[in-house]
Amino acid sequence: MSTPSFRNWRSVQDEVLRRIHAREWVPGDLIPNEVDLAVEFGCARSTVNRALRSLAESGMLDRRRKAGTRVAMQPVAKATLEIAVIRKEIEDRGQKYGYQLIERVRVVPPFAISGAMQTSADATLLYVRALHLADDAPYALEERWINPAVVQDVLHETFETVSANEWLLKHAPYTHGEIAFSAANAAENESAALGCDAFNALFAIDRLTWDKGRSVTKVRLLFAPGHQLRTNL
Amino acid sequence: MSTPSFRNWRSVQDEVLRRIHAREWVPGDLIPNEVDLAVEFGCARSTVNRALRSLAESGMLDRRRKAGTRVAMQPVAKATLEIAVIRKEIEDRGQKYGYQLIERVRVVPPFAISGAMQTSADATLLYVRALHLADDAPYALEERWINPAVVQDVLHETFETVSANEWLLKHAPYTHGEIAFSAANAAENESAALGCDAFNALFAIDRLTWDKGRSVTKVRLLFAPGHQLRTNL
DNA sequence: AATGTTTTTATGTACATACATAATAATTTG
DNA sequence: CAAATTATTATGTATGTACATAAAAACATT
Repeated sequence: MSTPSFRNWRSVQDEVLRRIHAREWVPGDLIPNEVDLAVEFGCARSTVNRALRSLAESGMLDRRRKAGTRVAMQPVAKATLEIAVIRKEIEDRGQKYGYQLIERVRVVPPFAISGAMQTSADATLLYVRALHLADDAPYALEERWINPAVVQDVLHETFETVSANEWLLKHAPYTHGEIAFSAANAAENESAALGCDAFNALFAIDRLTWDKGRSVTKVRLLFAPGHQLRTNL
Repeated sequence: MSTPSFRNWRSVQDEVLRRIHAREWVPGDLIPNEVDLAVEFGCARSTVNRALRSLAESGMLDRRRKAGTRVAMQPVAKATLEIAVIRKEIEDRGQKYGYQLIERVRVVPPFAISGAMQTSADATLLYVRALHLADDAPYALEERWINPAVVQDVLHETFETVSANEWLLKHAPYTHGEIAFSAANAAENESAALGCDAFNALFAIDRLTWDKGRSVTKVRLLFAPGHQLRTNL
């Protein structure tokens, strides 16, 4: 009976995963505590801790002090999506990136916007509408509201050559934000910009970012028909 | 000149984030190495390591051995979506969950399916079509292919009272998988099942899971109009 | 039995030390 | 000079120890 010795945290993690997949430990089961596992695996407790903590972060295990560690009942599939700059997204797939500014205006936004961004109802925001292209074909339509009270120097930027999507990353850090994915039928002006039929189903990403309590920007990205956002589990 | 001493990894992390937000360290900057930071913060290097590793995982920092740690050029927004069981998703928002099996049949799938699942072209798969309801209103349409060669006992399960979505989690673990989000216009039969107009834009999730090289199941979830998938950044 | 208090226990974290590893920088060699 | 070799260095990991903390379990009190 050789104990194959798991001396690094990845092999410990692999062994734990193996036992779960082999159904030696089934969802809901309480697994041995760190000390016991460390003895069994012939490694330090901190090594076991590292492995189990990592598995807990990925959603495979549920851990609670004193209560112990158990196999997650429903391995809540945690899909980590990487939302990159659109230019990079396009270039990474080997296509040529293009950019067109459609509109840039400073106006008092509709209530829906000032409400969501928690700006005063009469404050002016910067509205930018632009099109991102991949190999000269419309890729995504960007409709964005920017809070000039929070973003320094944004009023001096024309956004004629560099997109707000990209400029803001460098010039406007945020502390937190919300993101939502949905589907929407293309409105008239949207289908026109994206060069597709009206009512076509479009994939939409809505994002709202904050800098310590103050809204930075609110953006809606409408992607050309057929767009997919994909990742691994 | 008081050194405020950061004695736990979270406060170290907060201080690093503060410096990034305060633009003391701007995107692209190389930040001091772990040893120096540990001295400055008055803590152990492992504490600094824990803080920086965590920030690297969340995409704020880029780290490479010998090359050092730098502030991420484009803080690739990593949105971690939690894809839960649909029943739980509905119950968590305080609605009543309902389930209706529409069809359950064992057939040879179209090439598109056997191709994606890498099953032999003449192998039969189990096809299950069902509707999930929230407060008696259609919530999501599930169209699923299951590989009975991989999933033990699936042929004995009728899926009349428990959804495949839920049954598989308990009975068919997977090692990895792919997930894709997109938008689609509702087809005739889909709009009928979901009780909406044809051509309505629907949010779709396609998922394909594997157990060590063998496909387990391929599913397409079509959500009723207006559905959003949201998370924080 | 219901409530409040203490003990126990498994995870969570901090630290010092040591060595491993990857990748750059410096050096030697052809 | 270019290519191969070696040194250097910052991160990555493993370990033992110690203490912190949350939460369950046991116990005491009303």
